[in-house]
Amino acid sequence: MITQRQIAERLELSLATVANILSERPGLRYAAATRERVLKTAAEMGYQPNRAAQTVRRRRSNLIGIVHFGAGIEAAHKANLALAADVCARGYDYLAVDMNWHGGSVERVIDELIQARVEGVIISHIQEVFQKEHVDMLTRVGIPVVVVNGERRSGASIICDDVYSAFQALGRHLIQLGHRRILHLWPAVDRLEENRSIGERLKGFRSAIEERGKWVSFSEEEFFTAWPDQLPATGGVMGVTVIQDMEKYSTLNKPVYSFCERLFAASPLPDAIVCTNDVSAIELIAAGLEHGVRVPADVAVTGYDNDRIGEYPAFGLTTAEQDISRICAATVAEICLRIADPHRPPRQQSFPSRLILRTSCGMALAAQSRSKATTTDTVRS
Amino acid sequence: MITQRQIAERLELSLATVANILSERPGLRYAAATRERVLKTAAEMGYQPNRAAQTVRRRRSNLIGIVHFGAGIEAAHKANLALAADVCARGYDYLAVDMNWHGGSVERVIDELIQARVEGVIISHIQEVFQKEHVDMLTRVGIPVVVVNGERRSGASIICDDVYSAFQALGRHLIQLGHRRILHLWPAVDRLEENRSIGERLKGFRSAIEERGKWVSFSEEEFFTAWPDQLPATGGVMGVTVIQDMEKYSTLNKPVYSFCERLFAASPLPDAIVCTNDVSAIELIAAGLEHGVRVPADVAVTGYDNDRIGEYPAFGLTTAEQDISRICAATVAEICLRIADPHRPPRQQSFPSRLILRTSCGMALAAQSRSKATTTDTVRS
DNA sequence: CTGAAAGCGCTTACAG
DNA sequence: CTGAAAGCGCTTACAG
Repeated sequence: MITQRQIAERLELSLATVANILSERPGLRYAAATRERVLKTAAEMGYQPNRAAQTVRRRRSNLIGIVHFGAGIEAAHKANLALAADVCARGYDYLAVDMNWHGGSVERVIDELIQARVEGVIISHIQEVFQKEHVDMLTRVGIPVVVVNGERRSGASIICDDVYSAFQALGRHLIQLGHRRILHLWPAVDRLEENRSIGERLKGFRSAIEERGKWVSFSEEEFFTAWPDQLPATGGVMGVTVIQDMEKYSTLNKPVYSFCERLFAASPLPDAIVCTNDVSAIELIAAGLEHGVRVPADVAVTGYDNDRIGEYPAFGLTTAEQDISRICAATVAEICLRIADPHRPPRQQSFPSRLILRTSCGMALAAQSRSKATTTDTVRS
Repeated sequence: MITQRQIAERLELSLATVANILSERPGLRYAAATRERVLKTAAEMGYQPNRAAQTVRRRRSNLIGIVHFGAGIEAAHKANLALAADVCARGYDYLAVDMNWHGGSVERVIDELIQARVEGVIISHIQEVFQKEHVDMLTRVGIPVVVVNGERRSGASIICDDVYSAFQALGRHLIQLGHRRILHLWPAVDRLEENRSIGERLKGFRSAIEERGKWVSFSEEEFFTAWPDQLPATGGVMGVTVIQDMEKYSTLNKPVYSFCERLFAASPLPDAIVCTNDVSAIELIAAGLEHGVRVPADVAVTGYDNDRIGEYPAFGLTTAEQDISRICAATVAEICLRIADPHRPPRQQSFPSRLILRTSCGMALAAQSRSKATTTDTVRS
């Protein structure tokens, strides 16, 4: 590997001259000829700066850490790309750390980030596992933390999608289309009270329901005991959140798929099912295809995230799309501000998502009778 | 940030003592008490080594670069996780670089890797874009390159799945089940002759067909002109590779989906369609759902990769699964050997994939008449 | 068993 | 306009 010293020796210049010219700091007055020679020779010799040496000497790495969870969810993947681009646009480099690649150990990841001397950390789309204590480990050594689409943590800024309003809008839309018995599948997680993105989904759904009817929640077992006869009587809208115990499901046992296998064997079906995201909604649709339950003819479905697979007309998934570019721009702006001013307090910001109405919600229902029996044959996806 | 010097001052020891104890090199004889004090104080003060300083002083980064393309394909994602784990198991750290995150610029990625002074580079699941010249840029500065599931490049080792045998086996299986007119959808890429993973798919399919019948290839336009009447006459097996011009399709215009929209409007349908991978096969199935073409009742389908979505009984995708753990272990072993011995020549190695037979290939057909008309009603997915 | 010293590749304030 | 020198945080051969 070529060093600045080697360039200096070759050109019989001092190391400082080479270093100054290569670093292109403004305000330096070197002879144009000297500049040319140095730049030309550096390129010829294939000089590449040694990042580690720069970091040691400058006492800053110019690195922003991006902690993410791989690309299981398309929207998260897109967001990560946008974050990386925005970080670079501001003159930083990034160190991307995939939690999966580290066996999911947060402590391990934090040590990596500190050892790399990152100047700030963006926590992208990570829920429970990233706790306040982890934020503290970073802030204690002067590394500010911004969470994007994750959980509120004291000491960390949070920038996120307004998932409450999105689920409220999805709920309202289903009601408006004439659906009356609406299920909401909800993945239970440990500390429910502090879980923003999952909690807000529930609150948004519930608020839409309670504008027009009654809302209850059940565990999976309770639900199958109560459904459909033991439900509280209501002439109008009835919303049921079914809390799925995620401890029961490994990732291989697709929880929504498993639930639907059981639900689709029972009768009657609910009018509509609100899923946590598009991946879950596709699980439901796959279960429906298998068991002859048609979406939306037999049951309407909504997702969240606007995954590509939902675009196929065969699925036609009604969903909502985050404003990824604004969210990511705000996130990177925030981490830069907090790097620049270590005493700047963390802030919160959220951005509305955009509804994407396709056929899975049973769009055509609106114009028709609200009685399921009479619409089944005419509504098609 | 805490430095070794600060620990030394706090304990009134020399910097060398602290450094030696923290580095835990074998063969050093320090008083147990001194060791304890140093370790305890380091932990208390929250000492974390400065990686950059270590890299500068040791003149090696202990880093292996992993260049990948995000996680669009599940199998590639799994492989990347396995690579990372294997790299760590051998005492290296890794620097993961997602080509997407760098806007797809190979040169930019290579500069990053060199500036980080990685000791070796693994190119994971990247096809055309990574060329011989890129391998040369790395080897010229002493960084060995191992390609995993990508293309053969002079100067780079290659470890890959035996995709030839897999497609041969898929083809044979379809023939054995009684399918006679078999389509193979093939994404055309620039330098066909040097593209291993796509080229071997074609060769494997073709060899299976030619064992029992006749093989031809068409562009998409030629195909729709010729299908079905202009095909060469053959009493038995007829294999057609349809070369899709990928320049025509952005990622948004799903190429297999678009092709199927057109194909499913024509008639008759082929007996079976061999897709490049599971993602393509799902595109086909989605088009089928939309246009009332049933898999496998109306047309059989195979994929490749064993994506999770193919597991749903509604899709029941027949596919093949790479031996990811062996491939990745061999890849990491190879890069370590080449780092240890810079003169070691690059080598090639491939591992067989495992067929996964589900329903989409029309399994039940084998026991029945080979006439499509009579089997349609009894075969179900 | 412990410490003084050199040096990795770079940056930067300062002298000439 | 150019160069000599100090020093970032660490490692390591060597002296005591």
